[in-house]
Amino acid sequence: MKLSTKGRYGVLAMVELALQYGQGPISIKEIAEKQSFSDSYMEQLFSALKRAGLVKSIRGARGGYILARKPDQIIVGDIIRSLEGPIELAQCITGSDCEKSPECLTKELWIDVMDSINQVIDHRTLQDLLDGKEA
Amino acid sequence: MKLSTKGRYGVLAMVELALQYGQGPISIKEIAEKQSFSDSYMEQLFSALKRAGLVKSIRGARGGYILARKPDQIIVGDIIRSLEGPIELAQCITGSDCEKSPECLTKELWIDVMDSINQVIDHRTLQDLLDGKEA
DNA sequence: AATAAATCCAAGCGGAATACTTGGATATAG
DNA sequence: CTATATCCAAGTATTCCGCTTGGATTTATT
Repeated sequence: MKLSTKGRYGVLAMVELALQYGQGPISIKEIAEKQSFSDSYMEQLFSALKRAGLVKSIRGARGGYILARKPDQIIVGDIIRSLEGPIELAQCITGSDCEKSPECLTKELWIDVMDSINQVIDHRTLQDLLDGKEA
Repeated sequence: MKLSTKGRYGVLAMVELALQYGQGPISIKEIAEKQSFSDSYMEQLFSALKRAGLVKSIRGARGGYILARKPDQIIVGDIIRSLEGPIELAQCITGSDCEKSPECLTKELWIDVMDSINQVIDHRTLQDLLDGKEA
């Protein structure tokens, strides 16, 4: 079980924005260079982050992105879900026909796993990451 | 973030074995039919489960698979990891070059998520699933 | 006004991984 | 000796991931 690059790159990119919070917009190019990501790929991630209301964009020359709120107001879980989609280990959880069997004995398990993941990522803000703080 | 079919099918198949524990071997065909899985695909999963020491096989006619131990002695986490590989959300965790940046501020996060997943799946046995018991 | 630097947007595309199939060889109950 | 099973190694089709391409639009700077 692995997270896609979207989630990993996304959180790292947001950390970069957090590190320079209050110092004006940062361009995708800057972030991509610092982390050696593809900048055209990063564009797509920021598009999703913007749609989720986590960043604001400033267009034109000298433009770039800034965090939509202070780093301690941005939940890591929101970043991850906006890029990866919901944490859903099996369609079990939302779907009606639980893995084709009505009396599915594993549903509870997947829900518990999902809850525990959300528990971790929803109790941590960007500021916490900067501080190296445990939840 | 999603589990592959291996993990999901695998746990369900093991639940089937647990439900009929002590009543002799069950063939792949039986399980595959009950859950409407492909039986040739299931073969591969059971091969991995056997390698992990979670099931025993009886070859030949009237053969099949049985749990290697009592249902309360089989950890769900072992089933999942034997099929999915280790729960490693980013190479961060084991790899040396943490996402290309030495001072990676996200490493702790991924480790905490991983730990919380393992916490859930390692504190639950097949018997717990049968009982519908929370961990 | 012109230019350069940036976001925006939609589509395409190659490679890898997933989910599954195929074709056998071997073992064993009846 | 035959049917039923596990065993095993490839092959394959499809999907998804990670990334590229080709623009259009916006805006600071000169």
